[in-house]
Amino acid sequence: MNIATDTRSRILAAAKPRFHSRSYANVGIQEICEGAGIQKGSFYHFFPSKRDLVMAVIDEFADEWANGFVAEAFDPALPPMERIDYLIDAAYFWQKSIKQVHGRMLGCIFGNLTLEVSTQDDILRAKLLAIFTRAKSRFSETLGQAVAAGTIAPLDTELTAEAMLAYLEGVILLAKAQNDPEVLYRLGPAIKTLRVELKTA
Amino acid sequence: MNIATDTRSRILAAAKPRFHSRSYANVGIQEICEGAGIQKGSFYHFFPSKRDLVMAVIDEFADEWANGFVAEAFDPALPPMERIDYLIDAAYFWQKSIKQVHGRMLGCIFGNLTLEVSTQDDILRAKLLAIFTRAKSRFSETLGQAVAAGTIAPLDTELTAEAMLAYLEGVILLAKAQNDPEVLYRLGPAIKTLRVELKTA
DNA sequence: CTTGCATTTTACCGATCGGTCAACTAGTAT
DNA sequence: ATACTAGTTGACCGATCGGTAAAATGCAAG
Repeated sequence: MNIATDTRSRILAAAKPRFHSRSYANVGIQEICEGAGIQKGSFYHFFPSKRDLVMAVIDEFADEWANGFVAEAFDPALPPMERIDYLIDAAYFWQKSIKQVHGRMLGCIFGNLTLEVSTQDDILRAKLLAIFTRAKSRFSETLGQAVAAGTIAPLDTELTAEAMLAYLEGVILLAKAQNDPEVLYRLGPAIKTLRVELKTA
Repeated sequence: MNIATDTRSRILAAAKPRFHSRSYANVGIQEICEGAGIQKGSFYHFFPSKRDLVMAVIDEFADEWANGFVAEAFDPALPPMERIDYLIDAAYFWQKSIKQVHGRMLGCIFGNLTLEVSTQDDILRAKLLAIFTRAKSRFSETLGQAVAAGTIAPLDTELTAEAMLAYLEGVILLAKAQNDPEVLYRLGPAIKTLRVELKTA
């Protein structure tokens, strides 16, 4: 069981940075096996297909985020709107450190995969959408508390949350186009100016 | 000359929808040749490499946009901020019509390609960045005129323009994740709430 | 009629793609 | 000791990848 778990996690460890830094189609099973130091047949013992592998990779990234600085950012002890500042900061420093190590801005793997595969694979698309939906609810929860605290004027928390998530993904996209995490630093803070007003039903 | 031009444009006509609806890596030269009704050797007579093809495809899409509804949206006769409304509307209706025909939201080919290839090919990245830079200047020009007309309070037109472009790309990304152009309709108008204030130097 | 050039076809290159299969190893439970 | 099973290996599948080279075609100018 331990050995099995070890091989499986070595596969994931080899796959994660490759999918993040290149693309789904550009990373082959064979290369991943070489990176993990195993044979291809062994790979297919743990993952029925390449798609299943990338789903596991998505889960690992999502867990890392959720338990890492996203958990720190959305700390209930912080004033609501400061959590958003914190999140932007964290994204900036993360991308910056990746660039320092790797030489390139890799961006958000969820966004990367979404634009690459979501027209070709509805199962992957659904998986990625679930990630975004969870992220959106973190934002909307925070916005709700900010409104309740009187920090910001009432607004449509659901739609504003979605708008903020979209903005964050868009900023990361433009930063990747420039291979420059400073774009995040310059544009990130404007996320708090986004507002979708309540429907005046 | 005519025949040559015809073959070349048939190649482009076959390549464009394929790159738009799938991805760079997922579309092969052979398939494009079949779509264009030619042999592979003929393809390489007109394009030295796959990268050169996709650069030509990018140019064609950029021209289409620039001469199509982007030109209409940024009509100097319109009040500045209405041009932005118009652009969002146009993007929405475009994606919606694509979905009706194709069954899927394809999103923005520039954004799609950026996230797929920009870590792997600096030449393509530079090409895509140039597209975004041009788009940004359309926004900043518009914002400058809106400020001059007193429609909006003074702000950092360059950074706000970049933020708006990022937001547009991000909204399209989320819409693609949901395979639903209505996301554009719901979130698009909030683009005008984005502001980056002037540095109080 | 011929030379020359652009275009096109056909066949081919080595490499890689995702995935399968049968044989083999090793540890565990009976 | 034996049977079972999880894990692993290495060889293999047909298909496709981007790209090349040489021969054939067609056309136009001299």
